[in-house]
Amino acid sequence: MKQITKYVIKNSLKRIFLYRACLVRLKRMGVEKVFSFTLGHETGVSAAQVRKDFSEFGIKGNKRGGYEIDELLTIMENIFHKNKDHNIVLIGMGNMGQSLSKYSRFIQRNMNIVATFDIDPFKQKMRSEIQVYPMNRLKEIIERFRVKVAIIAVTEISAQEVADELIRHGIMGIVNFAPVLLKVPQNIVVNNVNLCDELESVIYIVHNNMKADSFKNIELLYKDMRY
Amino acid sequence: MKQITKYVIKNSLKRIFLYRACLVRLKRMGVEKVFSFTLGHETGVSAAQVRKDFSEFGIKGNKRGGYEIDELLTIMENIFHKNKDHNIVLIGMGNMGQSLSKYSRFIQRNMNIVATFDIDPFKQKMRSEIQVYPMNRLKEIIERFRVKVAIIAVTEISAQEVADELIRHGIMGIVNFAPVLLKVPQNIVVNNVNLCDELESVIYIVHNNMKADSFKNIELLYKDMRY
DNA sequence: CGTATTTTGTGATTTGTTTCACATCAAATA
DNA sequence: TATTTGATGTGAAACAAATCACAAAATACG
Repeated sequence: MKQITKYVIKNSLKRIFLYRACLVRLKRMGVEKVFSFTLGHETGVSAAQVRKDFSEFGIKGNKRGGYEIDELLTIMENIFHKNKDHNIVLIGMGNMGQSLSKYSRFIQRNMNIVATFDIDPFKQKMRSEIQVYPMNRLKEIIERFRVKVAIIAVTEISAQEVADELIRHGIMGIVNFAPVLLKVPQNIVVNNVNLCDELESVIYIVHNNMKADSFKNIELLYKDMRY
Repeated sequence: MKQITKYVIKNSLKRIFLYRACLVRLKRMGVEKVFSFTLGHETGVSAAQVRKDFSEFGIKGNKRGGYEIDELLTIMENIFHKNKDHNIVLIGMGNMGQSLSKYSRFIQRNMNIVATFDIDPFKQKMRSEIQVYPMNRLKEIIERFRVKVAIIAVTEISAQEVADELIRHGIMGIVNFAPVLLKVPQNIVVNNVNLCDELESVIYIVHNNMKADSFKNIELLYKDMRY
């Protein structure tokens, strides 16, 4: 059954990413051990939360000794299957697609965009580090590189169609930059990234803070008047 | 006090964005009224959740009659201050920055990138729809356009420094694409967008689902053996 | 070697979020 | 106009996530 599946990415998983980034930084600085307190402090998380998260992912430390950074990173690599490479395809070589295809951090983290696709033959001729293929070669490439995850960066209108085709050819996970909720079978993972919403929510909070601030002032004033 | 502030963007707010996008679509299709059930169904949310969210944002419908789409959209515009334009600055005209500067959806939603900045004089000469300024003109531009929100798309190394400067000149909210946790005063809103993490979390879930699936098969097998 | 100290790991508790269930109201109908 | 119908709005209940608090373990130190 096709439907809007909600693979909510758990906060604990997001925090694990935070921890990892922080650990990498600490390691570069020459630090070898951390306590839950330190790691929490650096990532804006309570020490207990760090330990609970670790416990959820089956990570054990040393009583009194804290956690060995190298050891932690190795465990995390295993959790995230960083020992193997991950082949990705990217559909849509418009503005955002092109930028994503050049995004070097993906490679640094063993995620390789092995091929990009576009319906526009002009974009296919474009000189780009990664080959741009026409859509009819999707199946072939996905199979050849055993691709399981795709990035959709096409327009709102064609996103659903592209998703359907990807899934037909064996894609199991999608990062979707198009502002539509994709209808997919239950077992397919979809992560929607909506840049407008990200920006807009900041604007919203900033505005409301400013309003809240003015209320705060009124309250303060009131207190001053009473005492 | 500077610290890692956690302005967690509430799920209810994210859902309001979902509802709005859906309402816009329904409106385009000629629909005039929705029930919480319909809207929920289209966005993958329960009807009760829709009503609770609306209640949180002070949105009232008509008993029995559901919600007038036009009315809803007007209320949401007010909530998100869509009556006014919002001026944004963008720092860092590398790969991601350039792409964001051309991202047309921002404009469609009344969010205008009024100026972009880069340290690199070469990028400043680059032909681009939006003027690229050197960093020393930040203060001037922020003040002239009364900018309150900024996008950071610089490297990991300079992100904190840039954030400090932005805040010094009156920026109250930041969407941060650099993979660092910015340390900012309490009242500053930061929304981190980490594209690697978005992709990586999908890979993680896909992998674990596949593992879970194989377990499921074992379970099924077991059942078959028993009955 | 025993005691003090410090940090983990995890039940118990609190806090927050989602769902349930139903009173309430507005429209439709007779 | 009275009655039925059907959707909202919201306390109460169930569920989920985060914090607290402390036993257990490992190290340091006398």
